Amino acid sequence: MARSAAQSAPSESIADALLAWYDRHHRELPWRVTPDRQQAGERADPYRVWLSEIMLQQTTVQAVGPFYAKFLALWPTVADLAAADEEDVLKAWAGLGYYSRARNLKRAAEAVVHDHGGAFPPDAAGLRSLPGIGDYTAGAVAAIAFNRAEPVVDGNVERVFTRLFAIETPLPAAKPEIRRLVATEVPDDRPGDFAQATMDLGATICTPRRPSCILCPLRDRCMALRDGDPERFPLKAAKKEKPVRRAAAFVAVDPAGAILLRKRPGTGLLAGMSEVPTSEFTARLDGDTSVDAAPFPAAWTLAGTIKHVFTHFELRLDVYRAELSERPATNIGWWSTRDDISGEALPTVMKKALACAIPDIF
DNA sequence: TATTCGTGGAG
DNA sequence: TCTCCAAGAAT
Repeated sequence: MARSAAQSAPSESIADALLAWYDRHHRELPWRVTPDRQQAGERADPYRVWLSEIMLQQTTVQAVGPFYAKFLALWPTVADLAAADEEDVLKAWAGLGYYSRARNLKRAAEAVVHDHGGAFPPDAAGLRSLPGIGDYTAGAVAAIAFNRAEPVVDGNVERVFTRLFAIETPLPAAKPEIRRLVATEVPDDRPGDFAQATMDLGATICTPRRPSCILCPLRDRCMALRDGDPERFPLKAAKKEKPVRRAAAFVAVDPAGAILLRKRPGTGLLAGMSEVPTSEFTARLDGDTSVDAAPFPAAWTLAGTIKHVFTHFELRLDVYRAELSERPATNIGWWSTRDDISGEALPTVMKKALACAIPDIF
């Protein structure tokens, strides 16, 4: 196998090398129209591209899979999603995390239908104005769904380019420099495939640990590899430690086995999601862990303590349970039956709390 | 610029 | 058990 061009100055562009690799080694993903299918005339559906990109924000392909399938089955078009109840969208999103994405998803769908005639804006600037779409997602949808030559920079691309150019500036300060470099390499021909190729390379070859440089189509021009330690990139600012927060959760069970739930506030942690009554456990405040924080007097017994790790703090939640002989006079929420409980908009931490109090509930 | 937003898998 | 971190956005 002959080396192409000189090792120090390959004549083939980065884009050409990446696209040739992508044609052979791309991943098969449910929302992706692969090069062969594009060749046959198939085009990416902006709704599906957008939906997948929102779900994939800070979320693994594996985790997104079943949620993407469920959303597409429930709401096949952006008009269907715009017409949906927000509560149903939150229920379908429950477990995927970063719940503001779900509410912005609904708002963006409404904007597309009511402000853009039912079609997604076909350029990055227009897309960027929709709720939940930032620089990355605007570029990704513009490039993949509308063939626009936009730079698309996610965590994979940051890793690939900081290694390729041995960028010593730590993240996030290096972002503008990375974006400039990527913009220089974006081809007018296949900008969507170029973006997906760079991300696939980062996900399968140029991995955070133990990258498979021997298989990399860019190995001859990677400055980090030339220097001998590609794994050193990207440099990152030191992260701060997670504080521990404590709170108490109260699982009230009525004679029929129904559970008292309530809806969380519309802003902040787990905004708009459902929960069992719980003392405060925001990032700023340690909650009351005693039975004094109960929503009403009852024979509360401590069922156990669960640990749950959020992005910026760890929560230790004391879970209390009470078997009630009759429903108390409270209007803080609603009573969810054993049949309904699985379909509620319960974040994972609340499902853990319920499972702690009632091991066979799910 | 720094912080606030979840969750689960890999090593 | 612990650390990292995954197709980031909003404030």
